[in-house]
Amino acid sequence: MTEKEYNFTDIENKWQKRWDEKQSFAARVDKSKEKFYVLEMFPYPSGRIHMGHVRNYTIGDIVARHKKMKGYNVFHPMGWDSFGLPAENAAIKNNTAPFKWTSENIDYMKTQLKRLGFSYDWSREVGTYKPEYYRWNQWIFLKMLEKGLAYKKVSSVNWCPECMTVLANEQAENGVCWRCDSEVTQKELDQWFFKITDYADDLLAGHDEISGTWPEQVITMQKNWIGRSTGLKVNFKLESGEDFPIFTTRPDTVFGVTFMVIAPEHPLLDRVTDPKVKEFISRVKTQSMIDRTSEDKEKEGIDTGLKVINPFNGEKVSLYVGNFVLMGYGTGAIMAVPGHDVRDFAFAKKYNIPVKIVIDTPADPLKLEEMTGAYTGEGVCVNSGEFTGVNSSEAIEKIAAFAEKNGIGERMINYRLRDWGISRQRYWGCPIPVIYCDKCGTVPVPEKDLPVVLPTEVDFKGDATSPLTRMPEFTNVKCPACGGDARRETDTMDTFVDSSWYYARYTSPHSDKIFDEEEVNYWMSVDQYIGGIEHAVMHLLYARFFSMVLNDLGLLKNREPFKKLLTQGMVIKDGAKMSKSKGNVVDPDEIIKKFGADTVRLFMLFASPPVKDLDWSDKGVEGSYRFLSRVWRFMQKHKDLYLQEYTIDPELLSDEQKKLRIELHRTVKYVSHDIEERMQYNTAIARMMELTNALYAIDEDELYTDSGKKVFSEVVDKFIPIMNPFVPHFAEELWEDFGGKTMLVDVKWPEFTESLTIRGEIEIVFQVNGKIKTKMNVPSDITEDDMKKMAFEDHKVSELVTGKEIVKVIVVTGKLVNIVVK
RNA sequence: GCCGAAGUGGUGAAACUGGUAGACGCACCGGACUCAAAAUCCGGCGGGGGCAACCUCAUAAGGGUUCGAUUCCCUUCUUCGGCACCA
Repeated sequence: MTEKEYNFTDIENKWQKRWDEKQSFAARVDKSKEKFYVLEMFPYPSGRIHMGHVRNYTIGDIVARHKKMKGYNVFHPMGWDSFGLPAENAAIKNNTAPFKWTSENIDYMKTQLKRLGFSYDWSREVGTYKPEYYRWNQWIFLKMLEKGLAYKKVSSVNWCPECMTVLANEQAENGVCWRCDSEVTQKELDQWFFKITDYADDLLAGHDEISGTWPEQVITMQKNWIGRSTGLKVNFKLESGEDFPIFTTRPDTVFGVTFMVIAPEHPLLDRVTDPKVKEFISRVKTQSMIDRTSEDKEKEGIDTGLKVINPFNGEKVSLYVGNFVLMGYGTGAIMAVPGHDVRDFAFAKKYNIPVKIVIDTPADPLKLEEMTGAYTGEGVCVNSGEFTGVNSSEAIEKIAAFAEKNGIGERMINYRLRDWGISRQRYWGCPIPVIYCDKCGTVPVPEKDLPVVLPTEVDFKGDATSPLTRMPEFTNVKCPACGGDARRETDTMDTFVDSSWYYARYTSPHSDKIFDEEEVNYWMSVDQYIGGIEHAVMHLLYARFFSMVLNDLGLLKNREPFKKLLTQGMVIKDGAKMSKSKGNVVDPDEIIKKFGADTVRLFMLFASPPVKDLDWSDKGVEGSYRFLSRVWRFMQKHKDLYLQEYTIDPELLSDEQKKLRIELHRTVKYVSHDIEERMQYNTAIARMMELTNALYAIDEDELYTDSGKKVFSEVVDKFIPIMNPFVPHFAEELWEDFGGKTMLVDVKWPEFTESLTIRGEIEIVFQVNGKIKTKMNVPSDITEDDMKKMAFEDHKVSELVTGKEIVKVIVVTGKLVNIVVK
């Protein structure tokens, strides 16, 4: 008999076609079943799938296929984050339309994903560049505008004077334009913002809900990013009597203020006439933000000549302009306490400003003349009026209370988080649905006029400015309010807007409402989200923000969109992340062609656990292929032994058959456990390899007896289904070869019998003073007393123990006996 | 600078709740099959010592807790990631 070859290309094509025909992964609302929503971060259609995608989506596919076998109603959609800069760059370079470029990329990448056998419900596909998707971006924008969550304000952006365009931060690295190398400046532009800061406390509170199911690392990064700090707003006064409020987290040092510093952008500075000061301000302002905030940037400042009065002690101090003070945080001005703040100390030394000690350590008093740096620790307040003698940590509270009582300050919470600027002076994005009318001002596009369609026939003229600005047919409109001539907003939205709610649109991608209620309420929230750690703050924070806004609008039931999050590691080769610039990219297509999709999937899961980085290894891929071939050959060789119907009588099994059966049940147990509890697929695969080794180790004659055939049949019935989530085409083909009537995708996950997972004999160790002296095989049902007895009977142990005082004996059942002697 | 994660054979890694360190794979070495090679199958594989049964050292380094530590605690070093004038 000739054995059937493992012809992976044919097998994979066959099953992909069959799943497609049978719509095996089409998700339908079924309230009698528990749903499970598995989602992987959707890709940007850059042209080709890379190994990072393969890894991400393979992990997702394991979860989806396994949950399906466990009886869940699984929802597993895929789509395209298809607006963004690369399409425009390609357009400028090759003079192709971004729409065409993007559509072609999607077509190709979709065939790649299909070739990998992922279990997506393609009927749920979304593409953010399609009007039927982005009209709801615009709709949400209008809702947010209504609620005051979208607003317009002037803010500064990176600007290239040569290219006459705005640059993203990553395009203005080192303060130089990426295209023309000219120096990037800051430009004030009127831009749209989302008020994410209104949700800062909500976003923080939500962390409690997802803590334990999200990586702590991600939660910590988000907390730092939001940067909530509590402190006191102190109302200093200018000589003129005007209020001059500042924010501080160290009210306990307020008596030590010896100068104040104000941001160069602060409006108060308009009244300064001193040319030296004006020159300083304009110089700092032309520095890019990157430049101003870069590493080791020296703190610079200049005395404005203005004086500020400290409301606590009436002292009059100088007001400086400083390049390090940010207009966007707090009040744009700070009080400076050089005695107890590192940065203030350096500034004071540089400009010969006095230093004052207001917190001291009585055991080792500070000496002003000897101080080489600020003392930032705790201590006792000195030179602090009625607070002198109070412990500094208590003084924070007491001074805040005093300030509130006397109307010279109030407790305040500040956030590092800023409102989300969403305007992009770019073509390939979702148009912002507003119209500017000379008479009526800013007018929202009426809902009935949505979507504002982005023209796809465009001419880039080889430059980076948005073609929209040159298209009167787009910009010239009638004002929806007065009917007069008006012009359309030509800015588009940040693409992070698109990806902030796509997970919910998947539930009803073709609905003529934002969501179909039945679908969205059944499927949301996402039970398991999988993606790269690089999205820890931006995407994952924006998506949570949108989910909360949509919840407040009554459109989503839950506030948190992603119940569980897995952040997978990078794919590494030769010690670096796979990337075009490093030239260490491995093309998935080539590997699929050479070894098949199942081998690629298997290797992706076997080489390391999902959360860790994965080292690409050509030899490792071969190893994965070898394992599949081994299983294939064994199964094909013994195919005729398989019985459709059988009942195993344990009494009739030989010892070898019993052992094999135990290995089988152990494999089912541990593979289930690794998938369900640990999401650690490398060890699950290792278990399956061990079972395969056991199959090869058993004497073939053992399989050819009556009971041998039954044990073999049980191996087939359990082993092939547990391989299914990992190598679905491979498993389906074998299953069919063994006469499986239903496709494996519809087969239940195998059960195991706990009593059959216990090996007859186990190895225990005897220790003396914690050191292993003897190892011994014993029956697995051995009692503690017997273990103890055997330990003392062991000649080696007794040699070391006799004549000595036995301090104690520790017995761990089934593991070890440790005798402690003196 | 601050915060966080990690450091285990030649190598990717495993050890789940403090209980036999190195499962499983790769590489390498040896054997079988073959005219030969590939493929495949079998065996070996942390270091040092011993003919040997065995002894001994070993999870970045040092210390601690414990009968027992890769696992918990402290210090140091290294690597990676995040934040970085946030008042």
